[in-house]
Amino acid sequence: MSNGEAGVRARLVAAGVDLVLREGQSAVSLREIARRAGVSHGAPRRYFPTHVDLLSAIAREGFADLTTQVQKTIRDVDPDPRTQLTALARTYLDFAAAHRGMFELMFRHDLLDSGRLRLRETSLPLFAVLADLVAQVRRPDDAPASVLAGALWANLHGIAQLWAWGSLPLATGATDDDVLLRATLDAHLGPAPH
Amino acid sequence: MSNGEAGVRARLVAAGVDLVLREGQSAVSLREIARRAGVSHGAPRRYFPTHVDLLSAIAREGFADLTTQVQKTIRDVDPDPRTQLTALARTYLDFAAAHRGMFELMFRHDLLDSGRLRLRETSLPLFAVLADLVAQVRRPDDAPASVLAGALWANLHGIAQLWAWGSLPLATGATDDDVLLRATLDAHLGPAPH
DNA sequence: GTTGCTCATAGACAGTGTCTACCAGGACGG
DNA sequence: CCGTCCTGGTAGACACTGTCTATGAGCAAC
Repeated sequence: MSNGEAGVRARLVAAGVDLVLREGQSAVSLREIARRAGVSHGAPRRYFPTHVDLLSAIAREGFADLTTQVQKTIRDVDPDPRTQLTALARTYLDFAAAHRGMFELMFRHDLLDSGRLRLRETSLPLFAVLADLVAQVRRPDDAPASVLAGALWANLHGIAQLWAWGSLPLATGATDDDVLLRATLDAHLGPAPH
Repeated sequence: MSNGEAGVRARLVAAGVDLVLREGQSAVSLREIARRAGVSHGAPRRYFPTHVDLLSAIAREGFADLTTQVQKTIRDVDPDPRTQLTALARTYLDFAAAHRGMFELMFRHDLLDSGRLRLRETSLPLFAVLADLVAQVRRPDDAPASVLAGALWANLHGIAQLWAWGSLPLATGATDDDVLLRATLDAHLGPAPH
């Protein structure tokens, strides 16, 4: 529980995060993490009964990182909710592009979950930020706020995923994802003011 | 080249498709496929130099299946493009839900691609159908057709993915994905007629 | 001092993808 | 008819994976 050497558990997660950021999702093997954390391959089991649990902890770190990035972005930008929503979306897309391996891991539900749904809880604060902004910009005859927020998130996520994969640029001939983002926001929230 | 016993290559792909449909993406190991196809574990190498190539062939089968399902649905429904677009979207979501393992595999670009982009070509016909319909329903002041189509696809894909994962229902409290789908189509194409 | 307990090590096991050596069997040329 | 290729499959090895189990070091408490 004390540290000074940072604790094996924390070192494992840190090594995993570092590894997935650097080498991608497929490199995050239990043994490699243990190696980089300087422990034996059996050590992680003490803290994470299975590989999935360790991966989940790493993905949680990713969600936390993304969430704070979003919050920071929103704080630093014009308080107009529509502007903030745009900034949130851009941050989401940038995160996916900059940390592709982590982003992949975060949504590889076949690798995570594992019964205990801690991960969903982890993604909720992020969604809450989005839902809050959506509630502010929603026009009276729009879809219910929760539906609107869900649709927006899905759209955002789809753009991030397909864009990172490279099939969206191929299919649409677009050279950046900003057009898609703008079109999406305009479609859901009405044309941007000014 | 002759058959009567269907050819090892075809048997491998068929076994792989069957396996991913039945047991999910993680079960599609090279050796298990070989086992089910009744050949040794080294045999696939003759036709697919690496595991990735075999997986790509399986995913291609998935894209082909989805494409024909979409085309069939469109043919069987009212010729109104908006109606057809809705049907296309529903088919996409239903496919993802019904064949989750295959759907996952189809978009696991880290497992596929492998330099030769055959897979992207494979997904193009499907996108072309969508793009064609979008071009028909597009209103003059909407985003360019290619952008609109890309945004719609991304949204569709995001819904399919997040829905299958279970985080969308959790976050939005929705009990089915139809509300999200309708909200999305309405947002991008204007409120549905009648 | 002996008993526990916490936590890490190390080895085994089955399974994986890839590589390599081998070989059955047919096609071909002489 | 015989030898030579070559195609297409087998079988074993290798390094690696995640999980399980037995072992042991170090320390707290009674």
